[in-house]
Amino acid sequence: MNTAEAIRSIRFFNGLPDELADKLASISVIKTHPKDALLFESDSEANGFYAVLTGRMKIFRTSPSGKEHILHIFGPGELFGEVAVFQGGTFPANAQTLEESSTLFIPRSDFRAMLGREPDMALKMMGLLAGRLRSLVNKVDDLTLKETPSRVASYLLLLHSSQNGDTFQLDLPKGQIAFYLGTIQETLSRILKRFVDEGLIELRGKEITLLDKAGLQDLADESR
Amino acid sequence: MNTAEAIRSIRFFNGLPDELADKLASISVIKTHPKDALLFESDSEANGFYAVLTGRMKIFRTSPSGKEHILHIFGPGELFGEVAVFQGGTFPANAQTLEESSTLFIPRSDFRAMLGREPDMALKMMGLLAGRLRSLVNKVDDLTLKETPSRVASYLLLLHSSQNGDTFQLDLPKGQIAFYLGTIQETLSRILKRFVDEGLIELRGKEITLLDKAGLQDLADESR
DNA sequence: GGCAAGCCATGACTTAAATCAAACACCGCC
DNA sequence: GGCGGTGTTTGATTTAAGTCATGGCTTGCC
Repeated sequence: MNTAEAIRSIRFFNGLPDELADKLASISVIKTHPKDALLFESDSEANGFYAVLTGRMKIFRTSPSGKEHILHIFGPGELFGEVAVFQGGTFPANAQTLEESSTLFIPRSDFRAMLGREPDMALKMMGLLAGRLRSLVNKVDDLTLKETPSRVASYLLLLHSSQNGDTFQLDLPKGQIAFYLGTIQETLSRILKRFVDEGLIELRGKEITLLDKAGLQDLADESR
Repeated sequence: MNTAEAIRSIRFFNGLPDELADKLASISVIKTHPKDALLFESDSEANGFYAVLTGRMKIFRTSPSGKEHILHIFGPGELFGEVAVFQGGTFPANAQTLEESSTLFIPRSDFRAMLGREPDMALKMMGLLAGRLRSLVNKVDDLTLKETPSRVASYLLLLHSSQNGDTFQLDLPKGQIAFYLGTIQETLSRILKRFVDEGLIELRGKEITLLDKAGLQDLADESR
């Protein structure tokens, strides 16, 4: 894939006039990364932002003692690191590949200049940022107003909604799922066991079957 | 104050050409609200957004059982509810006055149209949204990676940084501060008492004196 | 085949913080 | 001045979830 094809493969750039797409393509760079590669760190200087071409990326924060909290997971076609383009000039969190991946890197200043000339793109970008805000508000809400089993149930239902059957594979190692849900491996393990005991799910390794979706939904809606 | 003066009193609109400022002024409306008035609720339809003229506003989420979590507190000159302008068409959280307040309401569609014609404003808006994202990322981080005393210490230091002496008044009832920090009154009360016992602060009602800022800073930096 | 590494499950224990309950302090107001 | 409401403190108790420690399972690899 060359950068022009890459730009065109990204949903966000749909509708961009050819001339501008080519301009962007000419200044952006395709990078490849092995599994577990760190693309950038919180507070490091940002000269641009990224789009995932292949693979997956996790955006996270860590505590000095090694605990981490995963804020987002992005797959092909999604942008990340764009906050730094508009404010502060540094990244607000860390980005690391979950598997071998490739990305498109787009320099900050040229992109800003383009937004200044393309009101539609600018509005799209505001929509993207607003959507991110919504998802973070929900996260804060979940973390403070819900218990862990409730978040686990939500997560399972979320996974389910992007599958076609009631049986599917967990998309991440359980330790990573725990970090995504704001908890730790052991706690997640115990909660999943409880779900099995209560007949809500079936579990064979990474394969999971939802047996009682209504029950899970009730749990997901519970709050303190 | 009329709407034209109101528009000009809002930092965000600095640099807006007179003609456009007047246009905005002609479509926006000044509203006044008693203390504890609910301006909008989570998921309610949004036809525009607000700027605080006088008073203060809290932006928060609640659980069915009545617990609340305060996401932001905004004072004069600050915008709120703007997320709904760009995405979804509903507000992501509730807004309620903390005291008697007045606001400027700006309709969604006209504002969007204006942004399409004013690239500088658009970039400013992206900066605003990006800043909000940063603050929420920090909140998530605090909530999952730090203990409550650490958040309390941070809050005291934050208040301190916007004052000139080491003695100042708490800006909110303690119950509200607790909700802002993602905890409850009783816990906050106990933590403040501990701080007093440890000689970190002095406390007389709503008046607080920081005695050991370095100690507070250490606490604030602590993490799990 | 067997060994090591990562991943996961489970048990025992600790702990931070929420809940429940009661009393107190302060303030405005009739 | 006393009364009521709101806000605050304090104590006793419970509970969710984290920590520590161990062992087992799987998977890949020499």
